[in-house]
Amino acid sequence: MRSQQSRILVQLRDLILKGAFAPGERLAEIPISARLGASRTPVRLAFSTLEQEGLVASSPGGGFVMRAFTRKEIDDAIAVRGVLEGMAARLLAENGLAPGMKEAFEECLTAGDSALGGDALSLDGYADYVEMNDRFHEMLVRFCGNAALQRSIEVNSRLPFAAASATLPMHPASGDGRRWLLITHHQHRTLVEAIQRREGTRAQALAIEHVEVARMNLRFAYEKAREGAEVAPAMRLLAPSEDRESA
Amino acid sequence: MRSQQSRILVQLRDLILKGAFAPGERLAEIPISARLGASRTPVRLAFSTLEQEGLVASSPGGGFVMRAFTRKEIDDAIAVRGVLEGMAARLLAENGLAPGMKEAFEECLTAGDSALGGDALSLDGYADYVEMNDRFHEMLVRFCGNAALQRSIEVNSRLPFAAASATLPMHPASGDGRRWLLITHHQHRTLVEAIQRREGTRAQALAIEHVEVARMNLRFAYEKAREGAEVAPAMRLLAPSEDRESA
DNA sequence: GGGGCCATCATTGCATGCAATTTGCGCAGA
DNA sequence: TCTGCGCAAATTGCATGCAATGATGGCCCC
Repeated sequence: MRSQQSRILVQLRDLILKGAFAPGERLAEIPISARLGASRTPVRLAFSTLEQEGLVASSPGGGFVMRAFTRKEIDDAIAVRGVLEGMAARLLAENGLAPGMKEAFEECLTAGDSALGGDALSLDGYADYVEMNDRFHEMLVRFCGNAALQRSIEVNSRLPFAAASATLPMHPASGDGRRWLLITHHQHRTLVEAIQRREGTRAQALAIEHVEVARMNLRFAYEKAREGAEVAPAMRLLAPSEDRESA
Repeated sequence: MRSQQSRILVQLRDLILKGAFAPGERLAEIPISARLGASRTPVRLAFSTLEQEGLVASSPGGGFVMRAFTRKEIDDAIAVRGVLEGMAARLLAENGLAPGMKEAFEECLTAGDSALGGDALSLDGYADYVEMNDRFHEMLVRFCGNAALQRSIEVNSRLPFAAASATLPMHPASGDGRRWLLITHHQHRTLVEAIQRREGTRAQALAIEHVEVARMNLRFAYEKAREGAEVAPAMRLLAPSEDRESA
C-alpha cells in the first residue's frame, strides 16, 4: 500500500463496481471509514475522486450518494469509446507500429486462438479471453502515443459497463456467448491486419464497429436484468426506470 | 461561495492557468492555504482534483508540483478535441436539431458577424468573438445529448491551450489575426449549415478540420514564445525543451 | 386523528494537532 | 574543490476536534 488514500480509493471503487451500494444510497463517511480501517479524511478524498470519475454524486445537503446509471448513459459512453479507440487505431495505422508492438498484438491474437480453441468454452478459457481482451484494448490505447487520447479513454471507461471488458458477453457458457467471442476475436484480427497494412480509415471503422458488440451485450444485460442481478451484483447500478426504454 | 473547497478549487485553477506557478515548482500547502484564506484541508482536496484534471502532478516524495505541458501533449489534446467535437457535430446532424437549437446557433453566427463587421477589429469585437466562440463550442457539445461525450470534452479541454478558446489567434490586432477569425467564423457557418442539412459526415469532417486552426495557433505561440510570455504569463507552462521540436 | 413545528441528533465540512518522512544544508574527508 | 553523510527543519499525510447544517422523531395544536 503506497498510502492510505490510494488504498481507500481502490477499495472503495471496487466496492462500488461490485454493487455494494444501492443507487441513491447515502455514502456516509463514518461507517465506510470504519469498514475500511481508516479515518474520514482519506475517505473524503476518495469520494471526491470518485465524484470526478462520475461514480458517485454529491448530495445537495452535503455528502455523497451512490449514483445510478441509465442505459442511455452507458450506451453513449460506449459510443464515445468507439470513437476514441477508432482514433487510436487510425493513429497507429498512420504512424506505423514501433518495434515490438506487432509481436505484442500477435501474441494477443494467438492467446485468443488458444482460449477459443476447443469445441466448448471452458471457464478458464473465458477468463483467459477476458484478460487478453483487456490487454488488447489497453495496448491499442497505449501504443498510439497520444497521451490525451489515452486519458480520455481511461476516464470514459471508468463508467460501469463502458470499459472494454464490458464488450464481452456475460454468458460465456451458452453457445451464443462463444459465438460472440469468436466474432470479437475476428474483429481484433482484422483490426491488427488493417493497422499493419497502414489502412487508417479501415482500422478506425473496425474499431468503431467493434464496440457495437458491447452495446448489444448491454441490451442483452438489460433484458435479462432479473437473473443477471444474482450473478453480477453490479447490475443493480443500472437505473431501473430504463426498463421501459429497453422494451 | 457554496463551500470553501469549491472556491479554493476555482481560485487555484485560475492561478495555475494564469501561470502563477513555474513548471516544476513545488506547490506547498501552507503558503497556498494562507494565500487563499483557508486551511490546508480544502487545499489538499483541490490539489487532488487538479491532479485528476492533469494540471498538477503528485511529487514522488509527497505533495504536488506544477506540471509542464509539452507541445506534443497539447497538440494531441487538440486532436482529441477535434475527434470528439466531430462526433458531437455528427450526432447533432443525424438526430436533428431540437426546437430552439437552430436559433441559438444562428444567434452565434450573427453575433460573430457583428463582431467581425468593421474593417478593423476592435478589442471589444475580439472579446465579443471569444465569448461567442466559447458559447458556440459549448452548445455544440451540450446539444448533442451525449453526456459521456460532453464529459470527455470537458475533461480534455481542461488542459491549457487545448480548450476551444485556444482556437483563437492570440494576436487579434494584426491583420493575420482578423483573417483567421474570419476563417473560423466561416467554419462555424458551414458547420451549422451541415448540421441543419443533416449531413453528418460533412459536419464531422468540418468540426475536425476546425481544430486545425487551434494547432496552427499553438505553433505560432511556440514560435513567438519569447514575446508571448510577457503578454500571457500562462505561456511559461509550455515545456521549454520542446522548442527544438518546433524548429 | 392528522398535520405542522420544534428539539434533538447525526453528519458533514473545515481547522488543527501530531507523527513520519523528506528535503535542504552544513561539515568533514578525500 | 568535490563528494558523501548526518542532522535539523519543514512539509506532508492522517486522525480527530468542533461548529454548522440538515435529517428525524416526538409532541402539541387544530
